[in-house]
Amino acid sequence: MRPRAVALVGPTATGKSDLAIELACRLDGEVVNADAMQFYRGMDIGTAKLPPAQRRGVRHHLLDTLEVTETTSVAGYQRQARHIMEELLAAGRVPVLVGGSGLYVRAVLDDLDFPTTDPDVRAELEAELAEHGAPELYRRLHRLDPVAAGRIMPSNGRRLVRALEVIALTGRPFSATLPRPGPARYGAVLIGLDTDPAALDVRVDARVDRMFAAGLVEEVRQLLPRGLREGRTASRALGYQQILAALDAGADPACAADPTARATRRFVRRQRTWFRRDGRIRWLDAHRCDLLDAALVLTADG
RNA sequence: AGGGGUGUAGCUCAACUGGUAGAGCAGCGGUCUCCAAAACCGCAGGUUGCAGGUUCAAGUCCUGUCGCCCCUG
Repeated sequence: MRPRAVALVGPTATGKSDLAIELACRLDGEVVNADAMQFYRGMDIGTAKLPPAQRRGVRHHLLDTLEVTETTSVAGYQRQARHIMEELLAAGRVPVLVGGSGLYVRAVLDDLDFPTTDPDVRAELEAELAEHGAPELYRRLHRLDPVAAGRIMPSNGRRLVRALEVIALTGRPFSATLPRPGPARYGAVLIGLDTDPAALDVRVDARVDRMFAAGLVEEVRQLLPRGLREGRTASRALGYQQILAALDAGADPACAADPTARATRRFVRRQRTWFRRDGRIRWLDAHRCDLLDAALVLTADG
């Protein structure tokens, strides 16, 4: 019995992309990317994007959709991803949603509704944040929307700006809170891939080394004229961020491998805390040798 | 060998003329409705190289000792 849809989540470097291909092959499916950094064209090595030659003919969606100068948008992604999911389902194909960006996965599978945004309003609030600091914005939010203020850390400028933006634009309170996970859209079965933390750290280190050996520094250099440094999101991607910092400091960019590995290990921790509390996810150890079969079993009784 | 400097948390460094040690980063845990590989929060961590001495009180002063750095030969 085939599932309607599958979502493959979990920390980075657990082998999600490979398993996704195998699942797609077996289920007559196609892959839908849910990894915020793999949207960027030209960011291939550092985001561990599977080269087309290794996709075994499986169609991939929502890779390479942005230039490095563009900023990602969850709302925009949600619209596109859902559209693709629905088209695949209508065509009798099984969408395999894969990615480690938790918010993006939930944007597709949960009932999240993102209030509108406006670059000018946001720019104004950001300028205010830079000038007066977060406490000032927090006081205002507390006055306009005590409920939202109670849920946002007074020091988190980023979220304060967003809350005030929504209030300014909609005139309504921003009491938005992440909904408790309910039944996933599209009847999606959620599978999580993870493994022993120490073992995954080793995999992360090895993968970072491979990326540098494969020319990550050169990739960054090629992206510079395309505006990588100006990219708000892209310039912060793991590896790219550290190499840019090394170049700015006049240091040997190869030395960025160490900080990159460290930052990636920390990222893995944060991904775990994000996915861990989603009770819908059925976890599999990334190292088990019957991984594909185990995953197929899970999709079957979903 | 002589002269100078230095030794404080895993790392880089703070601590006014003596008043029983702080921060950043790393580590561990957590939060999350449009930058999310982001942003933010909490916790833990040091018999101040070692041994003596002066003092009510020593990271801080004195002596010795060990390690490291620089200069001279």
